[in-house]
Parts: sequence; structure tokens; C-alpha cells
Amino acid sequence: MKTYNDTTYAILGILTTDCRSGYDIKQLIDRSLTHFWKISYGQIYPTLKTIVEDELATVTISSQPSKPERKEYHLTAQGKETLKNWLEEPIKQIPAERNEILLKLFFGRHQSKENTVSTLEDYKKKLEARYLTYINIEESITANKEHAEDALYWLFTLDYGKRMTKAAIEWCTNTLEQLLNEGD
Amino acid sequence: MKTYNDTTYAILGILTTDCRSGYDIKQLIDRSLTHFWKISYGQIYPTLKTIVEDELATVTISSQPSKPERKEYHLTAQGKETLKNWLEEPIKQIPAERNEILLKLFFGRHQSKENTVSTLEDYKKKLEARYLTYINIEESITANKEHAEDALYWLFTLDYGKRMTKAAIEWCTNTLEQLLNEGD
DNA sequence: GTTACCATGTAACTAGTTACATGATTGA
DNA sequence: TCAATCATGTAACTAGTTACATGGTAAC
Repeated sequence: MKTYNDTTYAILGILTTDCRSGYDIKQLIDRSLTHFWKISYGQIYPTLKTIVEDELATVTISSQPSKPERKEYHLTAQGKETLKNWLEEPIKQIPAERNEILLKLFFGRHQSKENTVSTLEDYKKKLEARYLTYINIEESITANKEHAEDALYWLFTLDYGKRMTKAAIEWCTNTLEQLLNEGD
Repeated sequence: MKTYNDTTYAILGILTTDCRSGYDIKQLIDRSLTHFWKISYGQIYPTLKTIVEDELATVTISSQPSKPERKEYHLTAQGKETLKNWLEEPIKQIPAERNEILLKLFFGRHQSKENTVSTLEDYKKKLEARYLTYINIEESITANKEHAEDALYWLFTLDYGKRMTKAAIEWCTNTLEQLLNEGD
């Protein structure tokens, strides 16, 4: 059994919803998956091409009135099977997130305390902004009754994002406090 | 001013400690930075080469008794300046972590509940194991008095890892609970 | 003699982004 | 006519991993 990268599985998964074109896929990702999965057209279109070559999906050209032509992709039985097999595999490993702020902090002794403090404060603001966007996504999922069956799972992923962001904000607060109290 | 990728800055930062060779750098990363920054020899050696070419460090060959020859790298004034400039730059953006488990969960409606549950349980176990390794790293930093000046900052990064892991474990617990209660 | 550790390096490959190129339709 | 949105695609580049290749030293 041929294996694919996770981006391919992400696209197969999205094709189970009513997103049918490369453009639709990008829209869905930017709106709903963006907090844990980003993707560019430079990857979507070539991936869709190999998905069709491997007969995981079929493609038809649809000309809709008053809109440009677009290609619509539909999963084949084989495509659904491939997705199911991937879903049933256990997770290989916890993602190793590369974190620029931790990298800078690790070498914190080589910068002024003021600089470390302002870097952390800036980071904290960005995290707080992110937290608000999560609240917004949450509200739009809850409000949109179209995807009721999927909503539960979508909210789980959002809950993860919120919890992680909250913990990161708390870490910022705590670290800033320690830095400011130290050396008094 | 030429800019470099973060891996280059990581290596410049490590060269401020008494890690002097490619091998040493790999050791330090595997022992102390591994929870937020991994790196392979396939990147270390070529990066060291360009660091020397750009005169951010000098290299000397040292033959130590009873050990193979090794190359020792020392930061130049320019190298220290380059590192300092990077440290003083604000963070561009919060890292967008790609998360395989969230991706699978997002498509959770297309798998059995049992499967989702066991995937989450497996993930939780991995997180708990990771939490323990953080405790171990923490103890080894606290025990090792050699790096007292750096220790504070190293512990900050570890605290981040611990908080994030703890929040992720709590999310697993909560999500599992919701899944098991749902549909009763 | 063989395992573990010390030590350096490259080639091939995979993944992914960015910038570019093209063009239709709609509404202000 | 100009901006926004819909729509598809490629080429060049950057980053990074894995597998391979090599060889010294020490201890058992």
C-alpha cells in the first residue's frame, strides 16, 4: 500500500465535505483548519494531480453560469478506503514544534533583560489576539447548522487551540513576573 | 545585512557555550533543546561551513590525545554581533504547528468512535511520557552547576514545554470524556 | 573482535513557500 | 475602468531528513 504525506490525507478528508475544487479546499483550510494546518496553492494543485493519477479521486470540469470554469474532484471508493486506513493508523509521534521564541529565550543570557521582557510582552499580545480569533471561529462553527455532524469534531480541535494558547499566555505572564522580580 | 535561517542562529547561540564542534552541537541540542528544536548532522555541517565562509566563526583543527581529530569553531566579533541582532529582533509570528492528531480528529466523523478513542488514548500516553522526560531534563539542569548563568533561561523553556504538555493531556482527558458520554 | 562512542561529511530525496503567470466575472 | 473575487497552475527556491560513507579509540 502506497503511503502519502499528511497533506494528501488532509485533502482527501476535505473532499468528503462539499468542497470540490482546489480553490474550495484552500478556502476551507484558511477558514477552519488554519490553526493547525496551513497549505498553499503550490501544494494543493500538484497534490490533486497525483490524487487523480492514483485514482483516489475523479475530476470533472464544471462550467457554472456566471463564474469561471472549475475542476470538481470526487473521491473514488479507493480514495475513501485510503483515507479510512490513514484515520485508523495510530499517531506516529507528537509533533516537534520549532519555537523561535524559546530559541531566543534559551540564549537569553546574551541579551539585555529589557529586550527579553519586550520580546515576551510582544509574544503575549500575539497570543491574546490568536485567542480571540479562536473564539470567533468557535462562534461561526456553532452558528452554522449546515455541518452539524462535523461540528463536534471541529470544536474539539478548536478547544485544543484555545487550551494551548491559554497555557502559553499563562507561561508568558509567569515568566515575565520571574524576570522582573529577579535581581531586585 | 545578510539574514540567516533560525537554524543558523541556533548554532551561533550554541557556539557561545563551550560546545565547539559539530558533534558537540548535536549533543547539546539532543539533550537540552530537543523539546523545541531538533537538527540533523545533514544540516549542522553544511551550516557550519557557511558560517565560516561568512566569517561569523573561525575553525581550528584540534587533535586531542586518545580521541579522533575534531574541528573547533569560535565565534568572531561579527558572529557575536549577528547573533545579538537576531536576539533583539521581535518575533515575526507565532509558530503554526502542524498537528497530525488534530487533522485526524477534524475528520473524526468518518471513523468509528472506538478508533477515535484509542487514538486519543495512545496520544495521551505519549504526552505523559514526554512530561516525564521534561522532569528529567529539568533535574539535570538544576543539578549541573556548571551552567548556572544559563540555567534560568533554560528552565524557562522547559517550563513552557511542561505547561503545554500538561494542557494537552488535560485536553485529551476532557475530549475522551465528551466522546464517551456522547450518544449514551 | 566487536560494540559503543567520537567524529565529519555528502547525495538524494521530500516537503513546502513564494513569486509569477493567466484569465473570467461582477459590482462600484 | 478598476478592484475584488473566483479559478488554475508552474518554476525557483528554501529547509530539512535519511541513508550512506568513512574512520579513529576504548573497553570488554
